[in-house]
Amino acid sequence: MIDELILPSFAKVLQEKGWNKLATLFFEKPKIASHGDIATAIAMSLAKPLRRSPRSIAEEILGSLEISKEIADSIEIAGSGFINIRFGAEYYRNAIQNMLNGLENGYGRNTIGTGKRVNVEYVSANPTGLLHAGHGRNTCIGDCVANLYEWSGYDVTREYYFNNAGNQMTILAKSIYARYMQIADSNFPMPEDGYQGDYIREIATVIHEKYGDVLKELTPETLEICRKEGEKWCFGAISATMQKLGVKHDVYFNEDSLYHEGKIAELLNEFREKGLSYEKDGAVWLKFSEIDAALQDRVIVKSSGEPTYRLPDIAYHKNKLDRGYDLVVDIFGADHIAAIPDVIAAIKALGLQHERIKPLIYQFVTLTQGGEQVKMSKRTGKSYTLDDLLEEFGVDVTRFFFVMRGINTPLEFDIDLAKDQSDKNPVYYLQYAHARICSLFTQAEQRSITSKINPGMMLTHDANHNNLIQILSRFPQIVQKATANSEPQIIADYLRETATEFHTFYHSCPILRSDVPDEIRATRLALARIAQLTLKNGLAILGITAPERM
RNA sequence: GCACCCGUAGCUCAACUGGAUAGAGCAUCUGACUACGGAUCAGAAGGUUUGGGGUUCGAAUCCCUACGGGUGCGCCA
Repeated sequence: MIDELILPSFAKVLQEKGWNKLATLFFEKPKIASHGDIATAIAMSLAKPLRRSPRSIAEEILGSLEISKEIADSIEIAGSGFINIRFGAEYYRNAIQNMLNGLENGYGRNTIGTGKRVNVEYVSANPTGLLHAGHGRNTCIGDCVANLYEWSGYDVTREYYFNNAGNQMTILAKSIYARYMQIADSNFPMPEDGYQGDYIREIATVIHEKYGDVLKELTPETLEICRKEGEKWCFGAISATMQKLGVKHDVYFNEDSLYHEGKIAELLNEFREKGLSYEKDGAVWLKFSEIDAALQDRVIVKSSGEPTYRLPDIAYHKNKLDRGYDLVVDIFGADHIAAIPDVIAAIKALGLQHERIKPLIYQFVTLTQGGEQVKMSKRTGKSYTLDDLLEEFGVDVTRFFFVMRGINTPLEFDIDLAKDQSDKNPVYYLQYAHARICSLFTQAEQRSITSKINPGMMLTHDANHNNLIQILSRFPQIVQKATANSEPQIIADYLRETATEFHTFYHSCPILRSDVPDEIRATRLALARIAQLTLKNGLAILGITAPERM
């Protein structure tokens, strides 16, 4: 963002010249400069529509600008038409003041989402097994995205779509039954495609302790008991894992309720009445190809009478829109990407606001150790579960590793690096900076250093502070940008830069030493306080603790 | 075969959505503690952005193409 002290002058010039529309375009995408403090390529953007050379436009803008020397130390044209601005002392004093004013309300918050409701659906794992590393990425991204919306002023609902119907649960029940029977007869066969994990045996043992041998007859009732016990056990395990991670959903939406409340039947009727569905081979098909030429017609009710997953998926998204959310966010792994266009097309055909649905697709997770990939599989069980990761590395490291890459980048979770408790581990770098600042204030208190953070005293401008001031004052915009892009990584990267700038500042700028003049000390303490809160708040968005000592 | 995601330093990743000399961390090398936490800091080196075309003032970014990798494409979810 072009700073608010400078923006009005720019806007005025551009308006006077009748370049408003182009000016708007420019202000939406300013540039942090490598030359000077901030730069703009607006003259280049204007060159084509105005059919003039960028340089002459830049000169014209510059000639009309009225910005005081104190705010902009220098404004220059460089290269083919970049305008470079170097901030002055007044700018920096003002920036510190603005940040101090913002500290009380939670520095970094913004209000772009005020009055809007957003539903973020994440985790949503079927209760057929334990959470694995892939779910870990889903969980951590979803939780951070929800946090980001909160920091941007939205009213956020965290939702878990609980799917305990369908084929997967039947396979689970059969797998449990087989393990139950194996307690007495080790040769009893497992079903094909059965779940292989050790937890199935545990569930079988639980059932055996509870019911003894009376379930040996394979009846629908027996399978139902296996299913219920399996669901209970698995969901208990999933809940425990989420609790360890500090993740708490507001709504568990049960797929069953769509059937019980007649939503599925209603939807089928609606499709039929609108001529969107037809029958063929005893099944009900939806005319996706008519809605969107790139899609194919798909079965929504099998010839057996059971719906395919598509139908409840559509009904569920319709339900979320009906609940009045301005934004409906789904966190999906890359393997679900094919299902999304269908849902959106169906929602569109129903005349609902499909543009409110925002799917976020994250790429897969691979675990590596010693440069080698570690295989993992829910089915085979012999693998890292999310619990394993939490136990081995702790919540902070695990959460950070899952959000430190762009969501569209396949994530390599380096077990050796996660395990490393030294300076190599990026989490500790951030936490150390925070702990160091806490220690600084403790020392100040112990030494009875009286300088308070008094804005009135901070009149001395010091070039050693500028980089830190600049990065700290960017935090609210960083939160906005991370929210707009749904990219927790932007926060993670920003915090690293912030920690670096603080450490640099800390090394070159003594604070508590007795020969530091009061007004300088007051300024530096203020900066340390702002840095402390910025780190703490940024870490909070990522769901990571900010320790006072390490 | 078709669709989607991708290919950037030795490794893992950025690049403000088309802007200046493509940036960080790790690894490598050189330095800094009788001062507030050395889990730190200062510096060096490392690149034909997979290859080849195109679009324009300007391309890692957009288009075409070749190659390489990942993921989908079911009356499974």
